[in-house]
Amino acid sequence: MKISELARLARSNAETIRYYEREGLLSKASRSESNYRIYTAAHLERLIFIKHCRNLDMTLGEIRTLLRFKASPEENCGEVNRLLDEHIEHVVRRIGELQELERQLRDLRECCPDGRQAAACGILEGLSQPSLEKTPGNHVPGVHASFANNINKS
Amino acid sequence: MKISELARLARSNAETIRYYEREGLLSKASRSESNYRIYTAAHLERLIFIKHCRNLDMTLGEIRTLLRFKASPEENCGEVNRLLDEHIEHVVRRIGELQELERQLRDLRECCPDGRQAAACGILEGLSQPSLEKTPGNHVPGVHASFANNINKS
DNA sequence: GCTTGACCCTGTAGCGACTCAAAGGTTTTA
DNA sequence: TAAAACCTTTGAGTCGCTACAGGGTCAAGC
Repeated sequence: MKISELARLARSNAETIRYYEREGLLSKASRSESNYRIYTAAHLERLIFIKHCRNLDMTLGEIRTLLRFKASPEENCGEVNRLLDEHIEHVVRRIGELQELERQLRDLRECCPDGRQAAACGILEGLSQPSLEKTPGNHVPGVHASFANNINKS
Repeated sequence: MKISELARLARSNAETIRYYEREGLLSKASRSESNYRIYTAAHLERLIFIKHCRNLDMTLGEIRTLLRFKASPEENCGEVNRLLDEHIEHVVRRIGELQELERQLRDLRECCPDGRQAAACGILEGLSQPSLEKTPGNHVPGVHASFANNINKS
């Protein structure tokens, strides 16, 4: 099959597939006479695997590690377990941080009843206060951005 | 004061401060004879404001909006309230998504007791299965990345 | 046979919010 | 006086794509 059919079947898109090839997550497809990429069922399977991992918010690096283990079935899968445990830990920590964040945002929102002038806005005032220290986590991003991409095309 | 003292006081760092200047969040500092940026208490205050907003995971765009309202105190702050309400909504949605994600990851982790060979690894098998559809949110990123930066330097 | 439109290719630039490094100038300290 | 510590600008790198420019290929309809 050609790239757009692969994309359709995996609910991905052609540009992402080419990107994964460049990044070495998908093996290079063979080419037709006219230099079109030609894919097999094995490619589809692997792309679906990658997609599942991305849906679980794994990085491409983590996915690469998992793919290595898929490729060497004689090895012990303890590393796979470890990777997943770590990943779960990141998610749990991030949830905690976001809950704390929500609390702070709601506190802040309480400061300002509607209809005031900005000069008297309790929110702006609250944000000027030197409190609100962030307890550091790691490897876990902010509130904005990543899903928007996944959504439209999948 | 010079840039590194400003950075120290705001628990930020020099490169970020120059970046904020480029992005128009901080007004341009005056310069010493030797072309060093010289900052005032007003700059510090504004930088702390920005840092608080970033700690609340607001985007630079959202912060720019808030700064505009700080700068025009006669306006009604309804927009500030709206911005914050939206931001809270993003955070709440992201928490829900991550909780679902945690559930899926724990399910997956259950699939594989330690010490198996990768060939029999239930996790790798689970990730190959065609389930796990992602319910789309928007404007809210993955589990990895953003805090790591904030941490080291602040 | 020709055009139109849908597909494919490569290469490059852009997103957000920084971070880092190079290559140089200045100031402080020993 | 020399080294260390600071400052400057510029440009590139991070992550996981997405989008575009500028071209080639292919099938259908006239």
